[in-house]
Amino acid sequence: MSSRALQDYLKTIYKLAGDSTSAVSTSALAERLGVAAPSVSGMMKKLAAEGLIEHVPYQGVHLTDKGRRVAVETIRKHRIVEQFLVQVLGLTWDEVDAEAEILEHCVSSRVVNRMWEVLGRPVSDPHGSPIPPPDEDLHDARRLCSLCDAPLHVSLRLARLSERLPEELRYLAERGLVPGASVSIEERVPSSGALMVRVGERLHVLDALLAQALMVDAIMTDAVLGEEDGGCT
Amino acid sequence: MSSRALQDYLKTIYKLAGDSTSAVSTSALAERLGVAAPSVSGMMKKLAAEGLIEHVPYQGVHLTDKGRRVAVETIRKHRIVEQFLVQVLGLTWDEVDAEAEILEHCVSSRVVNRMWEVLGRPVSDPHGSPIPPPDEDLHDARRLCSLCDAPLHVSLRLARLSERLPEELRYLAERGLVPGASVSIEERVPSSGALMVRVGERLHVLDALLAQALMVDAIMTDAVLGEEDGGCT
DNA sequence: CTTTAAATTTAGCCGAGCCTAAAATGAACA
DNA sequence: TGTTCATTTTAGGCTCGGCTAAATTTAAAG
Repeated sequence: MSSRALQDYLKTIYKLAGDSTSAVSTSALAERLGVAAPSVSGMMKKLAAEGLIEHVPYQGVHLTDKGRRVAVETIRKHRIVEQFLVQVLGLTWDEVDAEAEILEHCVSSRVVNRMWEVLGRPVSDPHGSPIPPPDEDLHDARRLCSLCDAPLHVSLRLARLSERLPEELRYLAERGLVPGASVSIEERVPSSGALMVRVGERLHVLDALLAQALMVDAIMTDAVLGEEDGGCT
Repeated sequence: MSSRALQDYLKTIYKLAGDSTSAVSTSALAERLGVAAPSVSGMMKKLAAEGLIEHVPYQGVHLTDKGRRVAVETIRKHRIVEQFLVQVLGLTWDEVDAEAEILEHCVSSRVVNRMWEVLGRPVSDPHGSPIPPPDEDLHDARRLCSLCDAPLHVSLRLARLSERLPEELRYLAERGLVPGASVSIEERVPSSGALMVRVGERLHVLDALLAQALMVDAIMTDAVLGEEDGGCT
């Protein structure tokens, strides 16, 4: 019924679509999943036949409600497993994603919900991504904006980190750049978008690509945002 | 490399061989794994090619040291996961086997060893089966004997339970028949081998098949064992 | 020693999920 | 408008791990 591959496809469609209504392209899926484009075409036919997506040939796919439920449940499992591996088993922040990528497909709803209870019903995972209660959707209630779009010289609260390689996460964690941390941008290189940021007493450099992964609360940036021109390439 | 199917085959060969040196037959494997005999034949060829078993056509298979290591590691993961699900996540004793059957193939060594540490390095799982330290073998140091071979009117300590269906485990647990419990046999029906056993104040009936799954410490039964004629069919 | 029954293996097939190469489609541009 | 080029789909093939049906081997019984 709901195989590993199927869950991975739905999860990836969900993530690529974001909250937008735009269709997800075959090639984008192929790249994210690390498979060839024809493999995606084939799977699309299957997912459409099972009523999990709507597929307009040559135009891309949308999740149906049924498909979205599977995607959300899979992502929820991933996040709870990550939080559990960190909090209960003491694995490090940067190594749990690979484990969770596998376990999300094996852990039953019963087990994952027990994990969530044992953790005290956390609302976010180690990267700051939201964990909803069972059967609710995943949308982040917070208004977030990427660090590379944030204004200079303002104290910002780091809310969550988009998916990154373990090395990058370790780099960030070693410099105190974890969810909840306070940072401010000291300088922005106009062409590349590289940033110098302050975390406590220390200053660190982030290139634009890494900065894009750091999401901060948008609330206190609103006032200044009109004056900035975006910054990211 | 080490797929789900491969691990299941090796694990099952290990269990069917027991500590004996006897070969495991294709049909026995097919039955335990719930697949057709030709599927087993095919997989045997593959396992032999990978040096995990020795296969003498028409005569059955033996594990090699390499195959035994995979089997033992898989079984160890199963038992640690079971204990973890019971102790940490509060699942019930009878429902964890099915979960562990899946998770044993997904959980990394790193994760399972962290579970074992968090549990305080337990030496046995919820059914009383031994859990060795990492990379050691599984052999039960205790001398055990089945309840259906044990003498009458002697206090016996229940050491472990062989694998059973959840309903049977629930039946036993409800009557206090869990690892560590003290029992004595009040009566044995000669033909069928059915038993009446005392657990604390209560008396319960066990048929021979169920009694065979209950393993007790053999120490105190030795003296009397010569006088009995075995009992089990 | 032969016949028969049971166990095992071979042969050939299927679905899942991937691949490459080739054809079809759509979009952008001359 | 027509051409080109990137994207997508179709066609055909591969491995894994199952299956059934038929052949083979072993073992047991006459």
